[in-house]
Amino acid sequence: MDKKAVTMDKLVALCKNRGLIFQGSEIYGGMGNTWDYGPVGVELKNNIKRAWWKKFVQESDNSFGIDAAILMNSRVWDASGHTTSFSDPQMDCKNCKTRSRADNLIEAHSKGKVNPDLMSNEEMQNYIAEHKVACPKCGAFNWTPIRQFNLMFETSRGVTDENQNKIYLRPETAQGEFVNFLNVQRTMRAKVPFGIAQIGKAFRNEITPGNFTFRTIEFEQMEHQLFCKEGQDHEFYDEYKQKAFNFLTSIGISAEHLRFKDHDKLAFYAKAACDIQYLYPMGWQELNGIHNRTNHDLSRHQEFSGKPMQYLDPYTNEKYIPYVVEYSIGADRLTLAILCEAYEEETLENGETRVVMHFAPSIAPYKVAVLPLQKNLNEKAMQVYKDLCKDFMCSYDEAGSIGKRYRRQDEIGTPYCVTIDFETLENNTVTLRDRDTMEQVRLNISDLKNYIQEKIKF
RNA sequence: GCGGGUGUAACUCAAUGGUAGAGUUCCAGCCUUCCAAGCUGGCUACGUGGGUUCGAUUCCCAUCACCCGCUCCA
Repeated sequence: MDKKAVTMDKLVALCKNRGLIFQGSEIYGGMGNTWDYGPVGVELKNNIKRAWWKKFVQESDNSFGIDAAILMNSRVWDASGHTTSFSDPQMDCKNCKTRSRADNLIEAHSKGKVNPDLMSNEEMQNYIAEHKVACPKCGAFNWTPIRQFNLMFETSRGVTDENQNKIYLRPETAQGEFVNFLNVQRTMRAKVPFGIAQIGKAFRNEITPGNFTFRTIEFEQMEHQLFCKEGQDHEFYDEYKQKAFNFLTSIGISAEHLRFKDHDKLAFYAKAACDIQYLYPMGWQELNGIHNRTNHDLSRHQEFSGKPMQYLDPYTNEKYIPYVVEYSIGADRLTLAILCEAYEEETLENGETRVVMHFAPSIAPYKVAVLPLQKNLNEKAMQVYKDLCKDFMCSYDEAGSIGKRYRRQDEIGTPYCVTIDFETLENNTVTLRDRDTMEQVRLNISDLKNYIQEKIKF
């Protein structure tokens, strides 16, 4: 059996053809960098999210889930630093049309002696004018003025006085966890160290390259913030690196396609940062991040809100602002990685090929398909379907040859196909065919549920 | 956002200044006892908006989307 490497083109085509992922707003010509999950895709993504939630909330005795609002008080973004630093000062070279970041130019020109982060746009512009900083590509000195490109989507609250009511779609979910730190701690009677988890959408107005759902302007994050005492942070940082890795392999990603990658350059708030990368068709790319954020976020919220963000240690009566170890993974990126990982084009003994999505049964969109061998078996097959669909996502297909129906299920990664034949009418047994091994077993209908249930456990 | 390219059906591809054909897919019927069989029939397209023209899918402009390169990327 032959395994061919997946390409993004093939994956996009399969996703479109089999109801996993469609281009956003397709009938209007599309909307760049947005994608809609279809009937099959939403099952897959939901299963992935459920698996994550189970691991990081349900099975964790000191973690709690929340679902915070996407729209937050603008002051949140002042405190987080996004209002000032989540935007890039950019200039275009009028000569060669390339774009450069003013801060990067200044940093390079001054060989790191000048810190552009402390400069206003005007100061940066003056610096570039004074020192005649040239375009790194063509050497010309012919810049447009600096334009600020803020990566946060803006909208407004209310119908009057827009400037007063400017608010943002959250560019990350993390602040929802931070601002609710004390609410969760108090209501859950949580003791540090404990975690807050959230799955939710975030929005970034980025200029994005393609690569399907890898980078989109609207995306879903799965995050876990672990609050701990200073000094424990290193230990938890290492622990969550390992937990994150183990989770990925547990839902079917091969360890050879994963690697740790420490950040060379740390963000201003971080003490340590590490990505787990996945080997996508376009190369190694970030799938999830672990950051030691210190007590930066809670301290900033204490400063900006004027509300204490301290934790009172009941054993030592010590008051302190906890450190945060953040574990963050993109639900869409993970779904994409799972799709890449599952894709297989098999060449069969008779020379034909079949495309199979080898999802782990626990996250497969549909768990089982019911296929009557002939149309005059439909009634019996429908009975079996009606029963199974109470427990699993179950598909029913009576159109076309049996082989064709197997292939349809292979393409959406349904782990089990149940075939109803004439023997079924006599003794209530069915053929159950395994997607991965292609092996068939004969089972009594009454044993079907337990058999499948056992196989699809998380 | 910049430069270049592309845009005909769900997919792959034709033809044409006088409104478009095919294969695959899909749907229906017949046939069919376990891996894309066969036969018959059917649905579906010139990205959008302007302009030129008697007439535009075709020529021109704009726009949108996609691809390649740059840029951007907590």
